[in-house]
Amino acid sequence: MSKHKIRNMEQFAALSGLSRPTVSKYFNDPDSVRPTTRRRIEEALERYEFRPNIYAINQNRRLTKNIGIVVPYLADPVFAEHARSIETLCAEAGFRPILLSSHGGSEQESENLDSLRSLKPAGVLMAPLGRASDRSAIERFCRDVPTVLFDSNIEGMGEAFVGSDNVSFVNQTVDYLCRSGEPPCFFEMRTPANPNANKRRTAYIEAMARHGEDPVVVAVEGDGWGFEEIGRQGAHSAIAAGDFTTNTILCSNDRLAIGVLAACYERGLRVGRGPGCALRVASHDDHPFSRFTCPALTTAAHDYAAVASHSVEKLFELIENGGKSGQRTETLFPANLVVRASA
Amino acid sequence: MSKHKIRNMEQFAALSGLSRPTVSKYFNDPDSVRPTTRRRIEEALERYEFRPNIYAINQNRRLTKNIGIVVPYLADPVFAEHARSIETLCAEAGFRPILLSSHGGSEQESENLDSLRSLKPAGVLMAPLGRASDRSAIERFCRDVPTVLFDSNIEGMGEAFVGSDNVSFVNQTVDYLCRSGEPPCFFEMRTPANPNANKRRTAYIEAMARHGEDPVVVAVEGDGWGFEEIGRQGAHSAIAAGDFTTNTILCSNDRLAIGVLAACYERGLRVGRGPGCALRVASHDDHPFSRFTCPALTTAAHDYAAVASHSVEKLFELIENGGKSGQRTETLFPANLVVRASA
DNA sequence: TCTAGAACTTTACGCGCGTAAAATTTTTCT
DNA sequence: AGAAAAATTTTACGCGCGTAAAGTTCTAGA
Repeated sequence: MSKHKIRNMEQFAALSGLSRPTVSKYFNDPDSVRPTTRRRIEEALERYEFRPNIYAINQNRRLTKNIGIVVPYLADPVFAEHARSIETLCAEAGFRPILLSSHGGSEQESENLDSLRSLKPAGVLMAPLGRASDRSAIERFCRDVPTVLFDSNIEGMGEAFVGSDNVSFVNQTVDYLCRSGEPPCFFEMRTPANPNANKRRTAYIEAMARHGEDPVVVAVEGDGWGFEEIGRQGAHSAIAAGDFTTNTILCSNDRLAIGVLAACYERGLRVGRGPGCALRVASHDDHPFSRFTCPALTTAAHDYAAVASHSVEKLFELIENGGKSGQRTETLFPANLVVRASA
Repeated sequence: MSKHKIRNMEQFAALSGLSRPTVSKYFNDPDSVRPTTRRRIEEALERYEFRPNIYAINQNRRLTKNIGIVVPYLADPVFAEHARSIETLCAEAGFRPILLSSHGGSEQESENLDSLRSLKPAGVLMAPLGRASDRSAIERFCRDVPTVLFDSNIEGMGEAFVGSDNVSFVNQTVDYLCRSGEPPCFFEMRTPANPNANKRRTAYIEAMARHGEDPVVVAVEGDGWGFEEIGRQGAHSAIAAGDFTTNTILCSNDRLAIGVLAACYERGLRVGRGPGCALRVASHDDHPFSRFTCPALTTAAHDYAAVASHSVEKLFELIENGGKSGQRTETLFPANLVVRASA
């Protein structure tokens, strides 16, 4: 039980009867030493409790075992969920995930990139803010650090993009809504921060055309990341103004839909597809709480796990190939319609 | 525009016509050099873009400018909110916040502590898992690193605790509910992970005694961090079994309440205090989405900002005093009742 | 048993910066 | 103006480890 305090690798190597470079090699790759040597080190490790100094390790090394994860807004459960999956996958692969939130601001996003750059990460997984992002800052960063974008695409940035297929999302909801009732009106923010929103609107218009219906887009004002409140107020005024020409609302994303549901409740409008319901509300994302709204939200679900694992795999490939892929790839995962009570 | 690439401080010092130690001093505290010197450095900084190597900086330094932030579950918006405030405050004070989530598991929590230890942080702000935490691991950690606990208290651990006054939370909701209608039944998890839950139950029983009412505690089974689903299923069976002896339910926290609201909706029970309502539901925390539930949730609100700023201040004090406070303090902030439509 | 090749040890250097001590310059005060 | 105080420079060392090169020991295969 003499958990002696070890100061450095030199000392630890001496205590385990090996040379420091051998021990160093072990810590960089346990399989690179002979099995008997490995056992000796690991036994000593149990007796003496030693961890190499992180700063010394990384100082004299081109690229570290760090992987940066940047999300636009961590208090959004969708990104919290993404971050959790990605973090776990990186850690399992022996990397050191470093999670940074841009808190919804481009200055913070750029700061995060600067901060990451000085950590010399092996790679970075980034979900950019979107419209608000400082493109040139991201471009400069991607030149220096192998980067995979996820969730929101920015054309040409990074070595790969992994996200969800917005067309698939919208097609599934529109098809379902059209065949089960009145065609949907589309509800969104006028100036969405996220590029996915634009793709969803376009996809909606095309899907409606395919069904031979006239598209109705209701765009509400609002800035920032308080989507629920924007949705709530927007729904109030849109309903009051009679902007919804059918009894079915398709929201650009779940957080807006949560606001819409709140507004409907406040106005005494029953939402759902049963008798006595005034409105149907559907949406996209499968926000972690969308199962618990009243009524539970019908939505097109992200394949969170697929996006996380594929973007991580892409990054690992990149890292193994020295950071350059030559060919920028875009991978989109289709949605999975989750029919609940709201539509 | 010749944004020359600077390799190290030596080079940068030469270019700005100063000695390296002076520049080093500047980076450790810009006010420690003469104003004219400072200007010279900052002008050079604009021309040459140089940032000291983080690893080299920290290697030969007792304690760094890092501040660890550990939360039990980052996908819980309550903790996301806490983390966001604290992160911002630390960054503003010139520290480098490092955010880690324990993902609801004690192994991960201990790993986070190990990981932090090797980063030699100036201090750590930690919201422990609670019951699941490895007490001895935390105790060992607190011996080495100045630590302030927040949100969940663990007796005797860390140099200070900053949280919310659960008695105040419960008193306000119970008082309000008793004077505005039938006395509340208390709804909670049987084996809550979080120590606050126990305090809330106790406070409920005492508050009911003060009002001369019999307490009714409905405890439901369930493990993990899926509180909404636990609340939903628990509410279904409790309602079916007639466990609630009054028309008023006081939930231990908002996430459970969100589940209860979902169950009520599914059973066609109208929640609220108006005519035609079968149940009143109230809760504690002021979860970021509790404003958007249907109906909007009446709840006792955390003073997130106060907890964040005070725990950060406590930690800064600690750091300035060399990590030891001598006297462990506990600071509790009272709740602020937010009356909405649900009760 | 011999030998190629892998694994290891020894030796040596460098990374970029913190930091201490002594010498020097600049500022501030009398 | 002179002296004390403060800021800066010079010099020098160390942090803990990565890593390369050269020599040595071990392992595996014939």
